[in-house]
Amino acid sequence: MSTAEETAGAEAQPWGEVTPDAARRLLLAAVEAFAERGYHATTTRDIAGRAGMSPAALYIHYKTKEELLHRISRIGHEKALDVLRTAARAEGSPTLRLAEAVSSFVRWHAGGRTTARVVQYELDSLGPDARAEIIALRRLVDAEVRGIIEEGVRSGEFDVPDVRGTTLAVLSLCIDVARWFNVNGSRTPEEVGALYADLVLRMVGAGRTDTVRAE
Amino acid sequence: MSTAEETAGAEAQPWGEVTPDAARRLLLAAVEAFAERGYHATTTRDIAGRAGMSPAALYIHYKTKEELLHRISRIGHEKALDVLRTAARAEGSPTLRLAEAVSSFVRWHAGGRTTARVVQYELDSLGPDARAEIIALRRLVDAEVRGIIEEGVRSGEFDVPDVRGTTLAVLSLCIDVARWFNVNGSRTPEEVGALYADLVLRMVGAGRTDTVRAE
DNA sequence: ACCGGTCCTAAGCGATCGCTCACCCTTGCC
DNA sequence: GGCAAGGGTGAGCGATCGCTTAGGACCGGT
Repeated sequence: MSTAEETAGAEAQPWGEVTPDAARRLLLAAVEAFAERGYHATTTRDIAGRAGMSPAALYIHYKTKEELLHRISRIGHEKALDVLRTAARAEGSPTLRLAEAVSSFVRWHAGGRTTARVVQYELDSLGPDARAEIIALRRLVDAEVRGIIEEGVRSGEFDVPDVRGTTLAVLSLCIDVARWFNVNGSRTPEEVGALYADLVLRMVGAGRTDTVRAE
Repeated sequence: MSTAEETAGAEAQPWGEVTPDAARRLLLAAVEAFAERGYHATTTRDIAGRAGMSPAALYIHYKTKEELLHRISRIGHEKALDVLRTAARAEGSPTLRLAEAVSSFVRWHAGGRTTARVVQYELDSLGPDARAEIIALRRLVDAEVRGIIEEGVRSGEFDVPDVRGTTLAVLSLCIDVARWFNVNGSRTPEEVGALYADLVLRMVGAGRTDTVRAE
């Protein structure tokens, strides 16, 4: 390891899989810039500048500016899907698993708000092929949540008249956290995760027996 | 009246208050363009072209491109606030009024998705002064919803441990409709409004006596 | 010492951006 | 008819965009 840079906080150290060190620094700079100003308002000179390089350096590691967004979006979605699956496929009742899935998914969006913002809101700055690939990943996310809800309905724990619509609403609620969450605000990602898990359990009618809190 | 253009659908004919006819056509063109591509990716030439004018015509009615976004955002927020207040301040129990408030607010975001998208997601393309003005309007929206929930808690109809957090979640849920709603999709704005009203009533614990559907 | 490969920079190309300027056409008022 | 005012256009200015090109610094292997 060359540079021992670790950003404190909930963002952990993602992008570890991006192999050339300079390429990772550029990608990290792009995430910050895209999250702050949006994809179209970000210049390649700004990205390179944040990474401490000349504008031309970007094109050694990435073919176009859009490829940067594509890679960020794909890695980010895979990460989010992984977080969700870990919770969704654990042991336990649908109630427990749904609570943990929502809680961890929300924590990911709140804690890694910088990344999540780019991943969730810059989708249609991508070209058709890249967008199609990302949409496929999103369908997997949707299927994961819908699976838990369907199971809960079958087991009688949940009371959900419209499974598809409720799944949509649950995911919408979680994703929108990336829009409003403020790092300097009064709530921690953990608090929001716990609150949202409780709200979602109410939405699926799981509070009739006993409300299980994910701690 | 000169041009009898009316767009069919739920968008009605807003922007009626924009007085010079050419200015309204330009503004309508800007809404479409901003919603499709985002503010920064939209060129002034594109806006003028959609309105059937030359690029220079834009600057007769608006000082800058940002002024267009500012006006769209302010008028849109006022409209959304008006829709919400009409439902929130009607007669009836907090349960009924919350259901109608959510339902109509969602219908506005789904039916007028083009406008809502610009209004809700291009906020930070505005300068500091304009953004501050819009944020003030948002606080009024928040206060309106929080008022109903607080009233429901006082009357015993609702069971809400975290009023501020739940208010945030309810509004987040409604606003995010503008992101995912698809006009060609299988759900109408009315259906989504009814579904969301039901989900929100569950979130505030209003389903214990009887579930009132807004029809 | 010489090499090929990797990583990077300075300079700049063509295109396009937001916006301006000089000028024209129509309209209403006297 | 005269004429100011408002609404419009064609051309283009300076700036900046994404991206390319030519070339240099550093590296380990032989």
